[in-house]
Amino acid sequence: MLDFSDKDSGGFCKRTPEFIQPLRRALTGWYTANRRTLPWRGTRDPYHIWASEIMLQQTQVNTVIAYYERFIRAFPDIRALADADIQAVLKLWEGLGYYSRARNFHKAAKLVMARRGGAVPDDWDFFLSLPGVGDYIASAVQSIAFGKPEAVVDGNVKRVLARIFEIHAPVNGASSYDIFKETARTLLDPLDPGSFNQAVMELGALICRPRSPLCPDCPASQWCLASASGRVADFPVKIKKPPVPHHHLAIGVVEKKGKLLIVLRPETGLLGGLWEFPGGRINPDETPEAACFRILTESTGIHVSIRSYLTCIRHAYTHFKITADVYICDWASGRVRLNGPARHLWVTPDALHHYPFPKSNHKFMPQLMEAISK
DNA sequence: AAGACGGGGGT
DNA sequence: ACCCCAGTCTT
Repeated sequence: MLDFSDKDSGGFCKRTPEFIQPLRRALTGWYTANRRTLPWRGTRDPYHIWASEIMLQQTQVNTVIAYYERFIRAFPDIRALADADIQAVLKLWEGLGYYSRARNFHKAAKLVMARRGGAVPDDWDFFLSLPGVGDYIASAVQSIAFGKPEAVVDGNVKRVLARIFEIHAPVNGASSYDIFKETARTLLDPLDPGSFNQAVMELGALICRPRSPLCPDCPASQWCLASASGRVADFPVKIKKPPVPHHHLAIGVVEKKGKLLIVLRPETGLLGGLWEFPGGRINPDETPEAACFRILTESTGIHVSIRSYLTCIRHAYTHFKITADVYICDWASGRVRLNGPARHLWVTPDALHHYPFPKSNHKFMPQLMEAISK
């Protein structure tokens, strides 16, 4: 339980617990009147709520909506997801990012089928043990779907709490999670935990935004320490991360008798389970053309001749950026012997859309189709 | 405790 | 160009 006399517990010290009830009422009242209509609101299906929460990790609501609709249509219940091919699951996840979410959700569905006959667990320990279910997902699903008194802590909640209570702990510091969790637990409305959790997150998304928050419209402003002191812009406190490295890649689209060579990335790690055109880092003092030839030999065992330069694409990941030169090549000799990729396939250009590809590959796909058709 | 893990949207 | 997002897993 929170120590209300503790100076570091985030501002409760300056108040008595009496303010909590009116603050709760203000938040839930605001949520009832202002909440957005979203596809996963209004369903009571725990599996649908679970799916939405997974997609919403590190991903904004507007991005998720269309993916959610397609996913639920394809896999309306746990059994449908558990029975699906992982490639079908990844195809529906294509472009959403953080593909381990899809792989873990698929594994979790199989586990729930095997252990619970397809019923989403309403017991904390087993649900939390499932792949892809961490403290946030567990709290969100248990509170929203089952009414359990579990407080969620996500980016929105941390920002809202940091401002209301002037919490100095950095929101991206691993050691400060417990402070926000305890604060959220204390504030949580036990009468309707699911709605209260969503109220705080919705407030963070619509009013208590990262930049240019709408304090005059905020139902919590009269209890907000940062607003009172004019320091809303100083919260939340964040540790700055160093700039990310930039890599130069060469990618080779190899054609052989009208078919193109694609390779499957290993199941784990970056873009795991997605298909791509072979590529890799260009070494120092190496021309992109030489790198393209070398990379194809090393990773697929085949020899090629470079037919033409297609284009250059740039793409940013979370922890590095890439610039890639893309070449169209002709198979010259050799049988495919993979070193790195899990599988390979020769496919006709019109079949490419059946396979999940990373965004970086999609960036040159239209130009590729244009060039190949000539 | 720190780093890996995508991609889009806002400023 | 930089920041942020309904975080989790691995080391």
